[in-house]
Amino acid sequence: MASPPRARVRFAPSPTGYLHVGGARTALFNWLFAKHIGGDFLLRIEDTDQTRYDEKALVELVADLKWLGLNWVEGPEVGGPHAPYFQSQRLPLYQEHARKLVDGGHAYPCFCTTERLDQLRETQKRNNLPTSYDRLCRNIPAEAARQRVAAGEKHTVRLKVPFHGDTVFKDFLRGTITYQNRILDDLVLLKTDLFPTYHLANVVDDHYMEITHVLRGDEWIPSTPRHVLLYQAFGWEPPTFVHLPVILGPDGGKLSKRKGAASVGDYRNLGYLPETLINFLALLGWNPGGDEEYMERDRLVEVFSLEKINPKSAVFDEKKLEWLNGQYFLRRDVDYFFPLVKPLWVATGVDGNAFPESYFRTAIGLLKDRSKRLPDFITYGMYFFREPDTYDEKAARKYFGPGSETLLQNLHDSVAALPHFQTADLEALYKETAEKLAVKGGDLIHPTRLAISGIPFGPGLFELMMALGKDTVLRRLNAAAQAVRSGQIRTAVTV
RNA sequence: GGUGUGUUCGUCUAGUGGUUAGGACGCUGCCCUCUCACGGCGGAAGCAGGGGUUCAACUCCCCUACGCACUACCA
Repeated sequence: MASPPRARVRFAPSPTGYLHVGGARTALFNWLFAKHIGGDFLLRIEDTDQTRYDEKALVELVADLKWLGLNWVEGPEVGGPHAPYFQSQRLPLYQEHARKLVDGGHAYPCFCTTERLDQLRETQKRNNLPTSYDRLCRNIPAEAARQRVAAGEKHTVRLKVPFHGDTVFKDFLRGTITYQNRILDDLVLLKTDLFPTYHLANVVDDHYMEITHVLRGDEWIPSTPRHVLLYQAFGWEPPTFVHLPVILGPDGGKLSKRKGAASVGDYRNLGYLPETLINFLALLGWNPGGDEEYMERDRLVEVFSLEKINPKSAVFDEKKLEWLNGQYFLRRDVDYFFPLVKPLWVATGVDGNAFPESYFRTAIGLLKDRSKRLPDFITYGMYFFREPDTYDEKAARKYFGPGSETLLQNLHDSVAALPHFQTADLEALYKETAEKLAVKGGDLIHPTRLAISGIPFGPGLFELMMALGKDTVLRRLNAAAQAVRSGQIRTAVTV
């Protein structure tokens, strides 16, 4: 028995917009499958729509895939034995194949205008009839058609779909799917502008690029019988089809920018890590069969399998994504975060040179375990670089009430008098003071935290004081005492 | 309208004829604790409905309902 051919899969996006998470998931499954079985993952750009083509979308698409770490062995930038990988650069190939089909009697030129087609469709719709091309030009004698084409008359090329019988194919996840040929119409293969439609280009390329498994969105299921018919007309063996379920928004509808985030870029901007997105997307419609959820890239590659893909569409749950991101924050170290987070602070106005690198690192170390997204470092960590100009409203009401002025002043004085500004000494000081005043430690700790950070939560107080340094702590304690004294406490609601 | 596809807690899912239907997010009670996170121990919450098949159905079959997709010279 001959050994099966090397598995080859591809992600074939159309550069007409941003990379949607659904598209990213499709790319991911292709990539995981290839990596898992030691096959090839290629990237092919399906830029056959002249009107919707968007250069910027293409650049972003490639950047997003790279950011996710979904590297391809053949495709744009890396080339390969089947180059070019842009369909717009392969036009002669499609035209030649369209001609071949016409010559072989599998396709025919169609001279119908868009207007006629629109009108036809409208009439059919109005009469509650299925919309489909009425095959008018299929009746034109071959010779007459050839002459009109030769004369330069504008036309498309349509596939001759059989009038009777069924077209059957197997979807890897759903089993046998049957379509009656009579409900399939004669699809356009080559457009008036001589560009191929998706159907032609896709089938031709998948064949010549030796694609063995087509993993794509399940919106392609209804087109698959037409593709199968095309494979048959060419006398080619179709690949294995694996139609992936769609990803839905929280409302069960399409995931859209209007309702929040939808693209890979959106989630990157929200402060999610690429590994989080990879892990999360992998779990949307697939699982290893057990309870494992936190899986690094290598682990996913190791356990991924087509069989465990769930054909049911899944809702994108951002809450769970956030939780997962937090799990990654817990496990990644300061070195990992430093280059990601420092620029964020700098972008908000922090002078990157005014603080030593070690200070940034200390702040990151103190903040990362309680953060869930990158912007949390800003939201809950600005006080490392700036005096708190406001105090959390609720906390201020609780800790900066009448009489707290004396307490803050006492705290300031005793910290100032401390011979060694060390975590242990600070802790001992607060314990002593609490006993002396006959109050709980928290009654001292919370006002202090609020005074030095402006917010009622964050790292352990003594570590935080150490990180900020004695001068800063004293200055802020003093400022808070003054604010209380003057009755001018500026507050803000912390998000 | 036609065609196709899907349906286990709110959400992601495990489950392949006999289970107290398991886990995770979220919600929630308690614990840990200087706060917030983290973590630990609990709790509420589910097999869309109806027919079959079978000694036995979440699991197999049929029907209905509902969701989604396609129905372009877009992909």
